[in-house]
Amino acid sequence: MVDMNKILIVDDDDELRENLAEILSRRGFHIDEASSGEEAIKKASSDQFDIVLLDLMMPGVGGMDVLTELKKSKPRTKVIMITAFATIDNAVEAIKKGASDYISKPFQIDNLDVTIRRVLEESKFDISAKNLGLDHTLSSLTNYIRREIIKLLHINKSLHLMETTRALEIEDHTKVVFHLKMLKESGLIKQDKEKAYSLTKEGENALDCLKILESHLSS
Amino acid sequence: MVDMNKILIVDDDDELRENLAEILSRRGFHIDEASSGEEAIKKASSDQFDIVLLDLMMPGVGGMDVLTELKKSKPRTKVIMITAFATIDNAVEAIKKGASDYISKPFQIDNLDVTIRRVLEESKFDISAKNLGLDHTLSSLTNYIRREIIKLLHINKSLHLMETTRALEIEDHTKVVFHLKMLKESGLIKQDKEKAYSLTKEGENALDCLKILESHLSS
DNA sequence: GGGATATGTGAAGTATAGTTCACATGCTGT
DNA sequence: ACAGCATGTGAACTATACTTCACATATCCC
Repeated sequence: MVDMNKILIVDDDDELRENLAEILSRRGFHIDEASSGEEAIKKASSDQFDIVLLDLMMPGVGGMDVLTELKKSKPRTKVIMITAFATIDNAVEAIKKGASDYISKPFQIDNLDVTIRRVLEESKFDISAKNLGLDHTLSSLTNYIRREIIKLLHINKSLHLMETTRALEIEDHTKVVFHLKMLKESGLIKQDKEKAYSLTKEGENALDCLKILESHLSS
Repeated sequence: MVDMNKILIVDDDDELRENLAEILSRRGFHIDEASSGEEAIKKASSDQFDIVLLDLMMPGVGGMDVLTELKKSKPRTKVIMITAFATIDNAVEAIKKGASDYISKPFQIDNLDVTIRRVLEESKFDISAKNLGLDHTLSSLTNYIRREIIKLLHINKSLHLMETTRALEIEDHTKVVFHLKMLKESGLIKQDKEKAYSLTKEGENALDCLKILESHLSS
C-alpha cells in the first residue's frame, strides 16, 4: 500500500482517539496518533501527513495553536478541525487560518469519512498548495547564505553542520543551524541518521533555477 | 559613443562640481550633475549610472544617506566618496556601506581619473554585483502579489495602477503601489510616460524562471 | 468650478525574517 | 571520568518587509 493516505489524529480523549484510529485504519488509512498539542507538532513536523484530524479543545497547547504552527511549517498538510461543541465562531476562525474543514462532536464516522475523502479529493486540484510550495521555495532562495549552502551541498554531495559552517566562514554555528532548518522545512535539503545534510531532488531543481536566473541576469 | 561610461557628480559646491564635470566630460565620460542629496537620489533612481561621485559633506540629505539609499535601490551602481577632509573614519564607514572607494579633497584630477578607471575595471569582474542583482530579483519574486502582477503584465502587456489593482481584487491601491515600486526597483517592470506599467526583458526572464520552478515543484 | 477617478507620498504600525547569546546534550578519545 | 568538539534549542533582540491610513496632486468631464 504505497499510496495509502496518512492521517494524524490529535485528541486528548484517549478512548475517542483510539476508537477513531482503529475504525479509520480498517477503512484503509495509515493512522498515527497524538494525545497533546506538543506531541502533534512534533509528529507532524518530523513526518509527512496528508491530513491532520485536530481537536480544538485540548489542555496546554490548544488545537488552534497547532493549526497555526502546522500551516507555517507544513503548509500543504490538510487540517480538519474537531470542535467539541458546535462553536461556529471557532470553526470560522480555524477556516480562516487555513483549516480545510471541521466537524462537530458528536459525529457519525461515516460523516467524518466523507469529509476526509472530500478534502483529499480537493487537495488533488489544489492550486494554492502549489503556490504555497513555490512561496516556500522562493523564500528559501532569497537568502544569500542559503543559496551558498545549496551550492556547497551540490558540490560536496553531503556535509555536516560544522563542515558547512567552516566552508562558509561563519563564526556562529547557530546561524547556520537556523538556515539549515529553513532549508529542511522547505524540503530543499534533507538530513540522514548520521546528521549529514544533502540536497533533495527539489533542492537540485532549485539550484538549476538559480543557475538559469543567474545567467539570465548577466545577459 | 554607445559604451561611454555615465557618471553622476554630486556636490553642493557649484564651482568644484562644474569644473569636475567639464574636465571629466573632456576625458570621455558622460556626465550628469546633482547639487544636493535629494537631487542625487532622484537622478540616480530614474537613470542608470556606472559611477556616482559623491560628496560626503552636504547640507540636508548627506552623502552617507545618499549612499545608503543608492545601495538599496541600485546596488550595482558604484559609488566613489569625496571627503572634504581626510576623515578616515567616515571613509571607512562608507566603504562598509558599500562605497567602492574614496578620495580626499583637495585632490588631483589625474588621481581621481585613475580611481574612476580602476573602479570601472573592477566592476567588470564583479561577482558580488551579480549576487546582489540575484538577491533583488529573488526577493521580488518571493512575494505572491508581485508574482501575480508579473503574470498579469505578461498577459496584458501593459496596465495602469488601477487596472492592476482591480484585476488583483485588492481594495487598497497603495498596497499595489508599494509592490509596483518594488518591482520597478528590481528592474523587472518599467513605467512609460502615460504611467502604464509593463514587463522589462528581465521581468520576462523572471517569469520564465517562475514557470520552471512551478513545473519542477509539481513533478 | 467642482465632483469623480487616477496616481502617488509619508508616517506609523504589524508581521516576519534573521541574528546572537546562553545553555543543553551527546559522543569520542585518553 | 572528563576535556573537547559537534549538534542543537529557546529566548531576546534587531532588521526588513509588508500593510494601513491620512493626505496630496493632477486630470477629466459636465
